[in-house]
This record gives sequence, C-alpha cells and structure tokens, in this order.
Amino acid sequence: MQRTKIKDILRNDATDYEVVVKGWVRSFRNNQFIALNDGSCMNNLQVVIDLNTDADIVKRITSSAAISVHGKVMPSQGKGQKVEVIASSIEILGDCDAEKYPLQLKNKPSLEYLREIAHLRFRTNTFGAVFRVRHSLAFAIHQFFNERGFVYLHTPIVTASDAEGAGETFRVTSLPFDNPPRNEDGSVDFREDFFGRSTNLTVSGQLEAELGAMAFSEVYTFGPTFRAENSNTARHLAEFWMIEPEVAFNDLVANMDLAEDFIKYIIQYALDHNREDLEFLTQRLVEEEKQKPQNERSEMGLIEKLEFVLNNKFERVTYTEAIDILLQSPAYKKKKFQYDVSWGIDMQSEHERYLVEKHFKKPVIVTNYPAAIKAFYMRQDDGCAPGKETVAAMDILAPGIGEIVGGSQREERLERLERRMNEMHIPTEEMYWYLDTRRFGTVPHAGFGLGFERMVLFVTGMTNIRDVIPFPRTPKNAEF
RNA sequence: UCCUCCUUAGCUCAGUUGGUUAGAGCACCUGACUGUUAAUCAGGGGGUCGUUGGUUCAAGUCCAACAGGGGGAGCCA
Repeated sequence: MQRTKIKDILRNDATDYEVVVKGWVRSFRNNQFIALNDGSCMNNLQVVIDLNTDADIVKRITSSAAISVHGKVMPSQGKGQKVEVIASSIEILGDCDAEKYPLQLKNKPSLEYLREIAHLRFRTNTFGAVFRVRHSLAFAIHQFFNERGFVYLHTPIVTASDAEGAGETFRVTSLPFDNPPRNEDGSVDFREDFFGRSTNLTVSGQLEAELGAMAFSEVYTFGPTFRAENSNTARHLAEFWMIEPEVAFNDLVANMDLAEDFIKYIIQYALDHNREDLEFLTQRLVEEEKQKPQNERSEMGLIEKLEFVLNNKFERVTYTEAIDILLQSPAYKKKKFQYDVSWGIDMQSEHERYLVEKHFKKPVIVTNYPAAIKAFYMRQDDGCAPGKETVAAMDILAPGIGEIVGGSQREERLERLERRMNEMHIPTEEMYWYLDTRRFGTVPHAGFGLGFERMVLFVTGMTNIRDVIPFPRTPKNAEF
C-alpha cells in the first residue's frame, strides 16, 4: 500500500479509510499515543496503538525512531486533534537509542545548541517551519520571474574576474599549496594552474547577468555566492544565495518597482502556502521576545508585519533627503548617534535603522547615493553640482535586517564607464567582455541583488542568519 | 577584525565575602498506568566545573593566555 503524507490526512476531515503512514516519532504518551511527523507539515499525526502491541515493539517506539504504521483514519476521541490513525500494525524502520540521541525536544534546546547539531535540527518544529518557508520562497522566486518572461541564467561559480573588488574572494586552485610552480620573481605561476590563470569563487553574478540581459532583455540569477570576509555577525555568511535580476530598458524607477513587486510577491506566496509554519514562527517570536525588555520588543507580530509590508508602499527617498531627515531628527540633535551625519557619508547601521524603524516604520528605498561610495558600474546622474555627484543606486532597507536589496541603473555609456573604471583602478583590458556590451548595441538597463537568507530572516522572524540556511559556512566553521 | 558578555550533568541553568562530599528542573534508565496532548506517578544512575598556566593553606569561585559561543560594531547581501 502506498504511503500517505501526514499533511494530506490532516488537511481534510475525511475518516474511515485505510492508510500507511511513515515518519519519525515526536513523542510517545501513555504507552499508547504516538505523535508522528513526516516533515510534510507543521502538525503531528496522532497514532493510537493497540494496548496488546508486542512489548518489544512498544519499547522501540522512542523519540525520533522511524516507524511505518498501517491503520485506519478515524475521528479522534481526544481533544487535541480532529482525526487520528488507529494502528492495525506497526513496524520499526529505524531505531533511535534515546540514551545516545542528542536532541531531546522536551528540553527546549537553544538555537545555539541546535546549530551544533545542524544535521538533526530539521526535526524540530522551528527548523521544520523555517526550511519549509525557505523552500516556498525559493520556489516563489522562480515562479515570479517565470510569469514575467525572465530567463533563468546560470552564471559561473568559478570566475577569473575579481573586478568587483569589494569582497575578499576564495581562491580556486589545483596547484599543490606547499610547493606551487613559481615565476622567476618568486610569485606563483598560475599559468600552471587548472584554468591556466588565477581563479576564485564568485562574489556576484551581476556582471555576467548584464551580458544575458543584453540579449534576452530580462534575466535573473539565483545561485550561491562566496565572500571570504572575516565578518562575524548574525547577518553574514561566507556562502550564501543571491538573486540578481537584470533588465534591459529599465531605468531606476522601473528597477524599484520590480524589486518592490518581487518582495511583495514572495511574501504573499509564503502567507498563502505556509500559514501554519508562519503562525508557529509568529508564536516562537513572541516567546523569544518575552526575554527582552518591553521597549525592545517588536511592535507587530510576524504575520502582522508581513501583511503590513504587503499593504503599504515602500517609502522612496533620495540619499540627500535621507541625510536631511537624519540631520533634522531628534536623535541627531540629542547626539544619540555614535557616528556623525553629513552629506557624503556611507550611512551607518544606526542611521539606516533610525530611518526604517523610527522615522518611516516601514521598508525604505534610498536612491541616488554619492558616486564616491558606490560601485563603478552604477549610472552617473546628470546635472549634479560639482562635489555632489550621485549615481542611480537604490538600496532597500528592511526593519530589523538592514540592507536587503542593493541595486542600480547601470552605466550604459562607454566613455563614462571607462572613465569611472580608470578612476577606481579597475582594469579595463581584462573587462573587455563587459565593456563590449557598451560597444555593441548598448541600452539603458538596471538590476539588483537580493540576499536570499536575509529575505528568509525577514519572513521567518528568525534573528540569526545561521538559522535560516541548512549548513552555515562562517569564519572558523564548515561543519557538516 | 574591534568592543562586550558567557562557558558547571545529555539539555536549560543555580552555586553567597575563595572553605567539608558541587545542586535543581527536564532528559535518560527501571517500574506503574486502557484516552494521552511537553502525559502523569514512584525509584535510580549521571560531573576532569571549556583548556592551559598562575595566586593561595585551600579555586567552580580570583588573575592571565588560548579555544568555542552570544550580543553589538565595521565590511556587506
């Protein structure tokens, strides 16, 4: 007989039919009631076993043992559930020695402890919910772009370009590290390396995505990204996933519209498809915040926050306006900011948080940043006063997370792009392939990058990025 | 990388001004239980107090270094 998923049994009220269910024991009460979970949904299925069941079998029904149950779905006599399965036979598929098993759910294991047993943490309610939501968001991303005719472009993971320069990169090599071939001047001879040149893991698929956009009009990437930065925070990973759409003929405003529609679409998808998971996560957040003083707790519940984001237009302000708001703010006048504010600064976390969490109290898109603090490929704004040059950049700042999207209209004018690259000491010869798009049929275009894990943080209400990726890679940690 | 806090049983945590044999709840083991919902009840086992070095008659407790972790910052997505 074919296995029925627990989700399918629980989501309809039908009874009086036979099923085979398989899963892992969450709890076993009164030598009679098994709470069974197969990961298909948040809730457990109650399995009621016969009191005459072989004592040797009963003994093996331990927390997290894998079992198969053949039985009949019936209305439950108990209060906690509508239906339950009355078992006619039960088979132990995989024993779980309770004495050695490191995960005891009744002990309310901490998130930090669960991180140390990340190979088992999927079996908890919290991580079950988080990773089902993560899946839905990933799926919704593909659906959103597919519905709009975007081509999913797989940009390379191994790349020779480190032109973006920003992040430290992970080197990819097959050379012997203890005795690499050397040039006469003593430097490593990468001509001997696998690719015949120095290569590293990608820090962004954007430049390649732009090449695709110059043929398909709209493309997106969704893949792993690697940064060897020694940043140890709740918002950074050495290996993370990034979504980067790139659209020909879009200007900055169209870019913002796309980003806002996109974020709202995937949040809506999660609300529509993961209601139980999000309700659980909402409750989890309430419990977590009980530890905090009143004034540090969220003003809205998780689901309430997501619905608020859906129902309100993101605030759009220029960098110049944002700086003015900060300069006029009570926080600034009372000298509450640790870092000073003036036109030209790269805004600090405290400034971004003030704008998002105190001033506007909703997601904010900040545009037209000073050119000096932004990347070479961003389109230079026309008509700027000397010393006040800006670019068509846009960052979306989310409450509690900070920067969730960074994007811009791209500089499509060859001479201006080359001039900027020279100013920033980016080698134009090596980047001939990028500049070729500006030589041959260049058009205005725009795109952005969205950090997937930061989006998952926002939607799940989790607070540490290591808890929203199955196996986090961070400085000094590549376990599992 | 910087600042700060933490590390005591499988988990979560107490442990007083340094002073006998280091505690609790849960988990685990044994037994009881025919409608449980984190089941309940009775009994039992379980510790190199993160590591190394130092101060002291005496260190879980004081000092230093190191390791791991949390929170904040920088960098960023």
